[in-house]
Amino acid sequence: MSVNQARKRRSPKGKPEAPLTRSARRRLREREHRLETILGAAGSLFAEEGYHRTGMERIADEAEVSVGTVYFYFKNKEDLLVQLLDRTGYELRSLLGDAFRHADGTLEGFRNAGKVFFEEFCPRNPEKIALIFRESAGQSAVVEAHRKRIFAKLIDDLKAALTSVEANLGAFRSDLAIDVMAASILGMFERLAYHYLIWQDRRGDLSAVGDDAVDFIAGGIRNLLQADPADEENLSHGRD
Amino acid sequence: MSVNQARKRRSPKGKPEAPLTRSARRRLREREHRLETILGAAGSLFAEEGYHRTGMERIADEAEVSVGTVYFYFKNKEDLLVQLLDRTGYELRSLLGDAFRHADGTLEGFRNAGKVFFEEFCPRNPEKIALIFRESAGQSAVVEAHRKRIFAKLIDDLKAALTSVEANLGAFRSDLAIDVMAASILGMFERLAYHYLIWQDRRGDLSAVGDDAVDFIAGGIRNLLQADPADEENLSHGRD
Amino acid sequence: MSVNQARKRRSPKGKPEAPLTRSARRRLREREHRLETILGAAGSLFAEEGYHRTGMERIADEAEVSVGTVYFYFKNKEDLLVQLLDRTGYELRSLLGDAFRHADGTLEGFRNAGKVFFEEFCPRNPEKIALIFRESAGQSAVVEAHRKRIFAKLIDDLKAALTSVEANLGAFRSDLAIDVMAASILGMFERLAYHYLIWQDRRGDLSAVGDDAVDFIAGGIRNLLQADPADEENLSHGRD
Amino acid sequence: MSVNQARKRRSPKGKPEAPLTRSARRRLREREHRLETILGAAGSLFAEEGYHRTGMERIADEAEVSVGTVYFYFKNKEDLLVQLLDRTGYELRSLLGDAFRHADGTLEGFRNAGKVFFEEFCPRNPEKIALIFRESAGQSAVVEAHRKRIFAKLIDDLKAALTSVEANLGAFRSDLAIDVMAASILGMFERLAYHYLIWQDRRGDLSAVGDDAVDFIAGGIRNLLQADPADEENLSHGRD
DNA sequence: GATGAATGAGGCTTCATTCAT
DNA sequence: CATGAATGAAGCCTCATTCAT
Repeated sequence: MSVNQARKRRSPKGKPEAPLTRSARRRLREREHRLETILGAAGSLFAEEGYHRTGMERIADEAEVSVGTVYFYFKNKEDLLVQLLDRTGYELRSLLGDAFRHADGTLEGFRNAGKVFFEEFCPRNPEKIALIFRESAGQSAVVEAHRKRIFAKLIDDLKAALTSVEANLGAFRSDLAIDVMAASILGMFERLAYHYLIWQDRRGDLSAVGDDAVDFIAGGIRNLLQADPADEENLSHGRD
Repeated sequence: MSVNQARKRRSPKGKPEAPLTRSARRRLREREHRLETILGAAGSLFAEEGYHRTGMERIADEAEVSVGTVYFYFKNKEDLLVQLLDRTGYELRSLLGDAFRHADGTLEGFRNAGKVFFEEFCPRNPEKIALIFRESAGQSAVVEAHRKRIFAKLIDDLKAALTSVEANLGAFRSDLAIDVMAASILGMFERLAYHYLIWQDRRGDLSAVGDDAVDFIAGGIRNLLQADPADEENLSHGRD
Repeated sequence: MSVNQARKRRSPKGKPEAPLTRSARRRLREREHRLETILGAAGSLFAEEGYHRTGMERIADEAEVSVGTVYFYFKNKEDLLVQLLDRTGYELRSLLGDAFRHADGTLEGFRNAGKVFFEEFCPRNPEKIALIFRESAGQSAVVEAHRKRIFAKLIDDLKAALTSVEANLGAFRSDLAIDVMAASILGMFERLAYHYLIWQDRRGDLSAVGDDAVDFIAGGIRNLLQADPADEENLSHGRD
Repeated sequence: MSVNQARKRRSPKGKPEAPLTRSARRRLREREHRLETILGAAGSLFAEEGYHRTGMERIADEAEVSVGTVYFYFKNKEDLLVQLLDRTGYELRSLLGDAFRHADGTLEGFRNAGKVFFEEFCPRNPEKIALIFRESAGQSAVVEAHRKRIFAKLIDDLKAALTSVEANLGAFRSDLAIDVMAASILGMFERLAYHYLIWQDRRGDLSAVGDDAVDFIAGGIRNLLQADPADEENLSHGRD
């Protein structure tokens, strides 16, 4: 019975789940390992060659298994991409979540997030950047749906962080403003990572990029607080 | 002889262009019209169905010509995408260029740019948004090269605008900061447009989105000026 | 535009259908010819090797075209089988229809039908027998639906013939009886053809087989007339 | 060692079978039970989904065993079908054999056969009807061979019954006639069962269908006796 | 210039079967 | 005996591209 059929660990006779034997545990471990191997191979290839130009056979080769095995673990090629995507999304959320965790109310959270994203995540996972910001774009309805959900979640997290900032710095201009800031920050991260990592390989600059980005964000956020009129006109119109 | 080749035929010897007969002019006009029709059909289909899921036959059908004709006007499918991409890039640059034109030194230029992008370009050309920000991503080396060049140009324009701002507001922290701001702004526009136009059809909110985005940008920019120490610590570190 | 998309002879600008030019006519003829060739190749192979064991490549080879061409004329493999099936069904109906045409009211119609089926159709088209009575069985819902429809039509024809017989020989026992006779006759033809043509190649005996079959049928039919009690008990219960 | 091979192990040396221990007997019983379960699962699935569309894994699932186990009991997928087929054939022969047993010389045997087939076998075993008359058609040389043998046996039985009828009703026209009648009857049963059970679910009508079929058969048989000239010309030739 | 039938390499996926545990 | 993960050949189909008319 294949793993991807979501009917794992069937117990035919309704037997109470026996505690796993040693060999069963090992088998489980090996399965997990194989799944990772395949996913890893697919991820690398998708990032390097592009999703469409990567054939299933190639993936199987790279993972040192047969095509059939790939299909034993994954429903189809799309499933491979979706799982890769979901994992990356999850990873990103955890990362940013941690960054925001102990900084509630402060803009420090954004600083942390920028730091961890540009200084750690990006240089370590360029292929995940390529995957989430390039290869997963416009592939199919299913992939797009996952992509949308991931981005929505990330935006939600950013919105939560922004909302908690309100306690410290005062209310924002409007709910939409929060929305806009969240999406903007995501867009910045996205384009900056892509720009300095994929298009130009300036890994070394990423730290500085992150710093500047974070300050840009800080300025932006502050500027969307329910500003007193005087400020407003100064800041945004810049003159009379 | 195909139009593509014909294009090359023109300049080499710098011959003085023979005056066109009336029928030649009409033919030229018709050719131009056909080219537009095909490009339009391709653009719509790429945006609606996705680049890969759109076959050449479908494009030909939509344009009411034969496949052969499509190949007469365009080298191949990729060429169709590239030309579409280039046009959109050009259009965007003109648009933003105009926005910045009479606002040198001021942040007003960014305000104009945001306005024109979110209030005019986006609602009128959702399929171009889809094309440049979705369909052209990760298709092939050639397409990616064009995409890169377009984005680079847009970033250059933004950098120029930022540089001219320095005269008014004082120098920026560093050259990299200008780079980062430019890419950030592009990323913001990109994600916001995609978010509010493609994923959620909130065309009506785009104007407000643009306003908030612009203010966010203004705040960001101001914050990356060579800030005097006092400010710096307040704004970005958020604590003493 | 592919033939199988049922959008034949599109006239883009709503032009009044121009009378066909000579070359257009020739092209149409050639298309028809090619279609026949492919269908013929498929039919032979299905009958000889079996539907499932026949690959599309093999069919293309046999028809001396490329796989793509097969798909240009037919939607998929199933379509090939369905069209073959429908044609055979149509042919059979015409044949039997003719046989019954000038024999209304008489059992002569059944005699003609048997003659033409066993003496002409069978020996000339063994592969069609194999196709309709063997290869088309249990292949897919779509195929089965066509098969059902064809058999239903044939049964309807037989029922019509039987009904017209009632004028001469008196009413049948019941409507169901007519149904049963029709299906029975079809079943006889089916099994006899299969038996003497496919399983045993006794083409030479088919004529005699047909004679006996026809007499069997005649006897059967007569026995399902609303028999007067005396007969009834003699014929069917055979005693008491 | 597989059951299939074990079966071959038995007779060669004619060793006196060692008396079985109790546990050996239980194992044998369980093995038999498992075999039945698998065969049952396969039968149902073949009838419902079709032979080709049923995968071995699905069969294993349904039988609540593993694929490996299926292969322990059966050589391959084809073997599953063949055994199912043979059993059904055997069952049918027994059934019809019984029906004919105590009716020698009379047409009563055919009446019994019809009754038992349409009233008992069909409504109780629709999936066996589907199997023998649909799924086993045109699958492979091996299956076809079994199918042929089964049909041949059934026809032989019918021929035997017909021959024994000759004692009562007089000689038939020819040996071929007997052949033809036998095949015809089989064909009738086949198509009628398929028609009223598979294509239309008119289980309730099967009894009446059987009655009419039987009378049809009776009439047919009588008509193929070495008819005296008078009858002959009226009934079947319908002309002088 | 325009047409559209023809091509065929290449892609994804299935599934009967095996075999180490 | 039973398991189920692994295999890989084979199948169907798509589609960008070409070229004779």
